Amino acid sequence: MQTAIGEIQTLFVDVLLPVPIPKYFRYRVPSDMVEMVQKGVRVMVEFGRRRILTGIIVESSEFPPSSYQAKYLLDILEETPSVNDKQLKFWKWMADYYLCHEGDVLQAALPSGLKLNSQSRIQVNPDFDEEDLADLSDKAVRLFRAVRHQQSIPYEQSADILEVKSPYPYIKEMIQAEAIIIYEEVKEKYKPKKVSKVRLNPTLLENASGLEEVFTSLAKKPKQEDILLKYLGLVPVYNDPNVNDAGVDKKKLLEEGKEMSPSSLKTLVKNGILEEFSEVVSRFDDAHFQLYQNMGHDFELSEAQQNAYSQILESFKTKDATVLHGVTGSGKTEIYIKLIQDVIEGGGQALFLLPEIALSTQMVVRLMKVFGDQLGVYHSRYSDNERVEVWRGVNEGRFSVIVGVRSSIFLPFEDLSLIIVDEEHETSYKQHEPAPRYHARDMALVLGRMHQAKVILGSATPSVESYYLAQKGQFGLVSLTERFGNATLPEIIIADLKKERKQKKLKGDFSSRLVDEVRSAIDKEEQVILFQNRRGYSPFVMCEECSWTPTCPSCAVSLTYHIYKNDLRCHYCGYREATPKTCVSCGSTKIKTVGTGTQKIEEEIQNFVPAARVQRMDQDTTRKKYGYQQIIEDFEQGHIDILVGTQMVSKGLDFDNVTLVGICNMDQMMFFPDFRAMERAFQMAVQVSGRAGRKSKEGKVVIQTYNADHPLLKKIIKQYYEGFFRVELKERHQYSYPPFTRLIKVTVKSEDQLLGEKAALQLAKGLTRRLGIKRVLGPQAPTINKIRNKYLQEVMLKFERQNFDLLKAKGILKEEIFIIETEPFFKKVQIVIDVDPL
DNA sequence: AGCACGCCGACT
DNA sequence: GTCGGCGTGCTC
Repeated sequence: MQTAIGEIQTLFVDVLLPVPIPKYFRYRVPSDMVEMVQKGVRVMVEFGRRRILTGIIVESSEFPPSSYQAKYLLDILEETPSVNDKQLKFWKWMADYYLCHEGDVLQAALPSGLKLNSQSRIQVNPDFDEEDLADLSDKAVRLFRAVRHQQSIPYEQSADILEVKSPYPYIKEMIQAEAIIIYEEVKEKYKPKKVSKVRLNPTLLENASGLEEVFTSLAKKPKQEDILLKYLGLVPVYNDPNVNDAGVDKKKLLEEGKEMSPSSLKTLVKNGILEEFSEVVSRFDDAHFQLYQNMGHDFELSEAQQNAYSQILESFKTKDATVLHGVTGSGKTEIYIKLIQDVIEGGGQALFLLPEIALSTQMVVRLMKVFGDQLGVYHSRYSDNERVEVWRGVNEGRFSVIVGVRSSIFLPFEDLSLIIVDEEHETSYKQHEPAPRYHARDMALVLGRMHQAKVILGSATPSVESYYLAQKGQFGLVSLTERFGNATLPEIIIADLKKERKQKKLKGDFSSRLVDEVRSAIDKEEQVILFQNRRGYSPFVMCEECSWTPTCPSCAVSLTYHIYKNDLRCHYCGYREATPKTCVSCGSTKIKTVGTGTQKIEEEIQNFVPAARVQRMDQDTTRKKYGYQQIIEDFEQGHIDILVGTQMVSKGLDFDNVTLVGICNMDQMMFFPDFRAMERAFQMAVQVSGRAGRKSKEGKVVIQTYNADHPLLKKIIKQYYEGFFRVELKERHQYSYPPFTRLIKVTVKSEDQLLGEKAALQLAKGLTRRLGIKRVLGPQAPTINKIRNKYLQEVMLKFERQNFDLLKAKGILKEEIFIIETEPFFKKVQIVIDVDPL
């Protein structure tokens, strides 16, 4: 970017702000900041009357805007850009592709620690003559006194003081009377981590006798002497006076080994013998982390792994992306590590994407051992400060490898050579709310292209989309069919619920087969995982007399019964109410639970195997910050015998002692009303089975179903991905679903049901007229047609994958939506676009 | 998206 | 009369 040349006095910059408005904002650069103007640098600006935001400079110009008066930048926040050109280009591309605003992307991309947080505060105007208070309203006087008393107060507090909902009118009155001043307090949210350190006062080292004199003076002060001696032990200044500068950790000096007296240390500092100072340290540089440094660098690839590795390198020669299809337990991780090591040796950067859940497990520890402090971990469970440090670390080139969740695609990579998307089929790579509704796997491919990096899509059960492209030759394809070591694939048993029901062998939600297997595993002191893809106790309750069922007041769903708080909850909006004792409709007291969730499975299995220690793992038990971690740890250490859980239990848990996995209700997955149901069911079953029998012990998987002869089950038994894929692809082709088409889902939301329907209908009509009838489906109300008091209508667009101008179609979509949005009659409807919905 | 402004109903 | 509701429009 050009900076001021010669006599250019005024410079303007276009700033990208994290707001959903499709434009840049042009600000004027104060003359003393002109030198600091650079593309990608964060700036602080006033936006509107009161808001202060962080933005990114995307362009500079010597021309003032013609139609408005540009405001001055308030500040330029850094000398080196936080955001690089590749990111800006990538973000722009994403906004275009997902039909959202660049500001939405920025909002998602920047960790909030890099966004400023401004808070309005009120203080009294020192020039105000208090005699003029007589002219103000009673409330204004009250506020004035309160503010004067406390120096300054946060803006929001004024409402409490005045005991009104909207304080603005009074504040406005007072500003006009010049009684108060409003100012914005901006705090940089990122706080570097500091440690307190101690060192000798350097003047004592200037001459040889300095220290001796000190010891003489401390002859009768043993506690202080002890501290000094310990210091000299830790920091050998006699050998090399220069080591004194770095000093020693205060905590270490006081607490490690023999404990020292903090007050004596204080005295030493007071007397100028020691000095205290603080140092900024990395959050990732603590002892815990160092433990892993440079450990376990070497491992050998098995022959199969070596083979796959070579094939990947071969495929990289001609393809940008390669699907690595490796059965569960085949040891894909070692191959990834090898590939990353290659990249590091070549001086490049690597990004390793994992689904959120897999990231909180052993994988990270594993990678830490290999890559030590070259590895940055970008996790949503980490604090914001930590995320800022990773961002900066990538920016400064301190990390050559990043493991992270989907949002790590936004990090300031300069030169990526490799991107790995592990568990590529995972649906959690897609962000649903809010915009940008992006798919991290797809964006990894785009990012890879921009960096000319190679991309690996790894999975035991690749998504139909990816595998299709691999088969077509657009991606490379490498398969690993052997399980690592001697591990064999688990034996898969179909428990036929229909048959057992006839034979009256069913026990609640359990087949006798599954119960027997669980008992036998527990007898052998082995561990069990039970999978039930629904949380709560039962998805609804019902009056036995009249069939009345409590539903959510804001959503079109029944309320789920939760046993331990004995309440009913809506899983869509969080609404809760006590479980009614009598039927609201007929007054009967016979209210029964219907259907099964994790809590009920937990209860039932506990009854069947009373001695077993059962733990449930779902959103309800893992919400607490370390809930998930804690359960995993307990399970790993054998404090839990049976783990009952949702999706969560299917991912990345590798425990040698788990020999049995039960899928409680396979039908629920297979017959879910969605064209991806079979794919999900297959993936789910294979992934869950992968948890059984890892090393020497043989594993078993029991799948309970009322449709024991369903063809999908046969494929699952043989872990026959190819077979599943062929059948599925045929179906997709027949009904023109992805990967043969691209979908865009447009959802129209409105509190007024009829208005929403009208808007959706008009939108669909406009689209049909311009895109053709076969590309527009709906409008149609989704199965759950009301969430949070908003009625929903969906219009689905279906586009050919080939010989179709997608860009043009998206343009048309934007235009048609614009028409609805600007139509005053539809003012109250809201339109959400989801490109490539899942 | 936020946030101010402005015009209407329901209360001390 | 005042308070607060919400509809409307703008943000460099």
